Amino acid sequence: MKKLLDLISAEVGAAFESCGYDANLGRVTISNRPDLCEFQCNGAMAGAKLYKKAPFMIADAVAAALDSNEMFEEVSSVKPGFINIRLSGSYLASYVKQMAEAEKHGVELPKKETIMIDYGGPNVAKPLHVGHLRSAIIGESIKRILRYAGHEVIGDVHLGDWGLQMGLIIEELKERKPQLCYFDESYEGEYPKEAPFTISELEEIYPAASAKSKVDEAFAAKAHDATAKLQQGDRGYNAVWNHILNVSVSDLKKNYEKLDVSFDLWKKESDAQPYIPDMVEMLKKRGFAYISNGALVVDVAKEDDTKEVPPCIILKSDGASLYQTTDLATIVERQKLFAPDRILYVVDKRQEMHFTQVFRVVRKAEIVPEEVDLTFLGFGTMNGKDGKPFKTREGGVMRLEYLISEINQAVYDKIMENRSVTEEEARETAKIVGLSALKYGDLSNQASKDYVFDIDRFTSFEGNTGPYILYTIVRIKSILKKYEEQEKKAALAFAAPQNASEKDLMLALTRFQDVFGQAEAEYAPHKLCAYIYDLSNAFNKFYHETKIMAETDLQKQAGYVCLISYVKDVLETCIDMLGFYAPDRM
RNA sequence: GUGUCCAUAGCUCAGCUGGAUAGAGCAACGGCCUUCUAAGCCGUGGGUCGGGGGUUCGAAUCCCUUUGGGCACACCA
Repeated sequence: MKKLLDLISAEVGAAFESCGYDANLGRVTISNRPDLCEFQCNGAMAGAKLYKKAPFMIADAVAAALDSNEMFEEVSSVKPGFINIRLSGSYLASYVKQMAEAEKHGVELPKKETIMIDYGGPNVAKPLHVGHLRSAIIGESIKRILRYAGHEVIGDVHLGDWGLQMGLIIEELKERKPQLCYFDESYEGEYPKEAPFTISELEEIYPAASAKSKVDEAFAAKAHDATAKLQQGDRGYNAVWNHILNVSVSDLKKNYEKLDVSFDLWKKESDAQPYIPDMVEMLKKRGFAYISNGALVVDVAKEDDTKEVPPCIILKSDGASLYQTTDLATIVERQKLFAPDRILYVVDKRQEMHFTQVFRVVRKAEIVPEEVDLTFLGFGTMNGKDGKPFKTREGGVMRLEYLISEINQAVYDKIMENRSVTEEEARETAKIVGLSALKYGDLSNQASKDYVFDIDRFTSFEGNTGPYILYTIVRIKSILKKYEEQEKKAALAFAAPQNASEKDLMLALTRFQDVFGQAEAEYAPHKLCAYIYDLSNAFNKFYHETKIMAETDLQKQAGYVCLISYVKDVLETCIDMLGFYAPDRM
């Protein structure tokens, strides 16, 4: 169905036209002076120059032409040339009713596309820490938003399992446990099924190896060799790599589950390996790739670049592939398996240069058809209160598990101090509310900006937070439950609003389609957050002024119930797109 | 150094296809629970929108410049 703003604009535009002006001047926006009006049109001022007339004369004429229009309660022209509009209550009620009856609250669905989301995956063998939070949370939300818009969305975690980090781990393991059969080149038997390490050992090995490689050149060289050997298919190394993968993945799945984040594909860099030789051959054959300083590279600089874009390295001097190689080969694979219309990378913004290079190679070598959209959606860093990258109090990276349990505990304490519920229920509710605090705290910020992650603030639950939104929904649920207990039923009985707060609430509802459209087009979950915060505020104000259960006029009461029930629907639709949900009580 | 992003209330952030008095939350202060969950509602105070130019009837928003930050700049991911 058409957006309310478009419907109003059409009426106002027609009025402009009937007065002899361009209909496009009739574009209406939401008022930025809610004390004066609900909608405004500034077209008279834009038209003043065009028609060499005083703006207020144009505004007066247009307002007069709209005077008897039933859509509006009031249209007035003000000072320099603003046209101020108030919508008729009954028109508003009928519009909201249509929304409620429509599929997906009346959003107009775009053409269906197949869209792949790449979460720029975590590296296996590194603990899942707060740095991985944003990709998961933002990516999950965008996935849900795009699905709501009717697209086929395929999310790929895309684990990092093929680069130097694997060589580092293998080499470190070899130094620690040289007796293992994986390192015995003459070994020909079956390798054990049990991994020779646990997840916690693994998580300790990588940082140690990484640190060592920075001071110990011989060790670093060996790690590079191990990486190349692994990629060339060394049997023992591949067996170790398999163990690392298995141990890591089961741990990752557990963690992502806690976040209510899921992936359709658990692909990894190594899955692109089979596509690498042919791709490299093609790049060479067609003359794009050449040897420079021992490495195989593709030039990707353009004449109109404002800065130097270095050549994209395809193969290192030792023949090993790297991040660029696997990302390119992954695109080859995706094109073959899924032929997506878009590939969206939800990755740390510091990787922008990498993706610029990769995308240029893709375009140059026409790895995907021209129409396929490749978008880099870089997100900012999660900082601590000091404005520096988030660390634990001791200065280390904070494990995701620890962060989640800290938040849940804070929520739990809050529930226990305020309410008399069983411990068990409080624990359950704390998980749900904690998740909303965590996700909303992240998503309510623009993805591209750095943001300050402050546990104390997120768990204080006042103001613009996830728990506030949930609390609003819980309040509505509570009323609806009471209403049902009285065995009453409210049909879609939207009535014209009786007072200002009720009208504001209905007006807030009508913004949904527009907000959703923006969030979808711009990959901007934070717009959804801002919207549900406004909607919740509008509801809470209405709630405070209107005692619904005490209303004796049953028809009126049914109208209220119908309205708040729909507010709940819209709020729940939105939080679902943000990746969390509301409990029944809190 | 080159490029790029950012700078809005004490703090954390919205607002940016130019519009009427720049908005929230937190923090501070003051009201509102015998009535649907006070994790709420209402109110008060708090801003040269980093500085300086320009375009415009009109600039936080567009352009230029300057200062201060973040980040990235070929064999890491």
